[in-house]
Amino acid sequence: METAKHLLTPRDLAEAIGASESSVRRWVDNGQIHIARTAGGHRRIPVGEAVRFIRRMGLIVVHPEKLGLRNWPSDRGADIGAADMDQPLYAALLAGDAPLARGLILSAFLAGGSLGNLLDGPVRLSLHRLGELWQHDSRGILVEHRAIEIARGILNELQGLLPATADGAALAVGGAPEGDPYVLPSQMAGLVLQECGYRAINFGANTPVELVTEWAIERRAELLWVSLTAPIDVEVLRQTLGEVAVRLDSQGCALVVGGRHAGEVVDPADRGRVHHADSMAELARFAKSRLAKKFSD
Amino acid sequence: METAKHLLTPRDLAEAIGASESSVRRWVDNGQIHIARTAGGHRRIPVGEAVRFIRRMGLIVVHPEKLGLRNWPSDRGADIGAADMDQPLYAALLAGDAPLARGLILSAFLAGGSLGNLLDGPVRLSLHRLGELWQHDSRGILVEHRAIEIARGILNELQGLLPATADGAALAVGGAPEGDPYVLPSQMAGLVLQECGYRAINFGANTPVELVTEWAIERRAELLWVSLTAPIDVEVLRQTLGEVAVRLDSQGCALVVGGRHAGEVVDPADRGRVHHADSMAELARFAKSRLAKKFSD
DNA sequence: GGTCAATTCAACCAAATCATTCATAGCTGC
DNA sequence: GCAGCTATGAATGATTTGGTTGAATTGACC
Repeated sequence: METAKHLLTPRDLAEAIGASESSVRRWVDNGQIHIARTAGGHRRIPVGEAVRFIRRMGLIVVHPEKLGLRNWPSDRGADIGAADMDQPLYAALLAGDAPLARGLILSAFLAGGSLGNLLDGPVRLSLHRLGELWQHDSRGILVEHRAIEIARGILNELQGLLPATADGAALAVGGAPEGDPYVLPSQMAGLVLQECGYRAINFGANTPVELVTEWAIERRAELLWVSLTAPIDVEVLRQTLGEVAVRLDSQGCALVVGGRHAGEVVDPADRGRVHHADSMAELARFAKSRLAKKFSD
Repeated sequence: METAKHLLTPRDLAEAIGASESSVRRWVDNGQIHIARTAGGHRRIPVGEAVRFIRRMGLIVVHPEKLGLRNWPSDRGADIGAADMDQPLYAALLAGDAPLARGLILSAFLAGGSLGNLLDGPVRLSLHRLGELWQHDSRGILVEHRAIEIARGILNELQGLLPATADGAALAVGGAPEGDPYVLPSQMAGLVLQECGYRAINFGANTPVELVTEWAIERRAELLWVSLTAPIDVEVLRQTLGEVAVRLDSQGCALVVGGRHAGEVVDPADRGRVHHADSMAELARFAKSRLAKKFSD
């Protein structure tokens, strides 16, 4: 686990903005970037100074994660705290203002909070509120659909900002079960798992769990997620999950169920084989611990 | 492995299109290409901007690899025309090779053909073939789902590469009707209409036509598309379309129905009010003629 | 506290890019 | 044809960039 960094090395900044270490060093020595030094004379760049420099020069951040801004306690410095963002994001999605919503989410991603917190917080809250609009006005359905399309695009863009997964990375597969048409939660799960270092394959909505299970076993996947949002037949799914959990467990593949109705479909008898994640942050935690365990073996 | 370049130097772009560095510099300084700068003042060109410029100017890309878009072995001829592309694209989507599929589609887009031909040709053919896999093997469903997710991401990227729509652009709204879960065709339609100069709002799959109609009339939309892929109740939809067509027609909003089952749901009695597009190219043709007529008024 | 691999240091150099100028080629209107 | 205009490509010396060198520092581990 990478600890939150308040100070960047010249290399960190160089990689983040797609420049060379030499250039960053020169800019520092020119006085364009104000830095601190270690006792031995190594340059250390405060994140705030890095952000200021990037903004002043209008530079493009190619690898945001190198700035180490994520996993921050969203206290200060960050332009937009995730905590204050749900209202503006909700408004943007409500109005169908895609560029604004994109700016809000990408800023938050660049400026701070972990991906899990971002998705669990403003994004989830906004979409949840939008999802209830149709109860008051049938046209709320349209607003919700439009918001989902916008969010899908932004999540897709976020994926491009994540570091590329290594070739030998662990495989994670998943989707929403048959009868569940919601695409976003599963896409989010894939995103989070990719951030954790998995090679994630998202099969999207309405995908039979048994098929994904077969696929996971064949391809030696190490994690299978099931994203459950629609109120589908609980009894059937519970039994299905119990059955596939046994097969997956014997192959060393973890089964994680998440989503609005996840709690109802996990049979207490299957605890230990069927894991349950209430949020994206929890999914990330589980996934990371699973990877760590694999490494220690 | 070289990481994908997000920023090009003037020389990169110059070599890619077979021009001189001087020209690229001049185009940048003229404002024809929008760029970023390094701290020292060197020009850095985002790939998206390069793609937009190349298409806008109708330039020929001599060395696509300089743009970092060709990550597949270029054993075949330098130019893969849209006509020869369906086989490689099908193979890429079948294998779940997202970067390869992306490279193929973006290269074809870069080559300058109309978006309609690209979508009607290789993309549609590949997805159609993939959609029939499940008849031989139930796991074909997974392959299809995965391919759809990949294609969605690429289409999303394509949208970002289209020139921004003008502020006062005509509005077009649409989606797939209630009961039709297919998201891609509607997304493609939105993309094509945006290319034609419309401000397109895609409500996605499973969206009641009556609601979209109300929305279109309220917002003074000039075009409403209905993308019909799933074999849903023809009788009901035909009647619905007939009814909304009258209302839309009185407001000067065109109604276009497209997709696999479009022919069946257009009542001959409604001809003239319910337009029918067999392909994306045809949709583009209709949309453009509609815009032209508006201008001549 | 000590060891050791990885990182960063300062200094240097080759290559690339900068802004500017100038020459050439193509086109238009007379 | 020819003068005028524009676009392009090729030079110029100055500046910026990115890579390399051996030495020093750092951070993690024992």
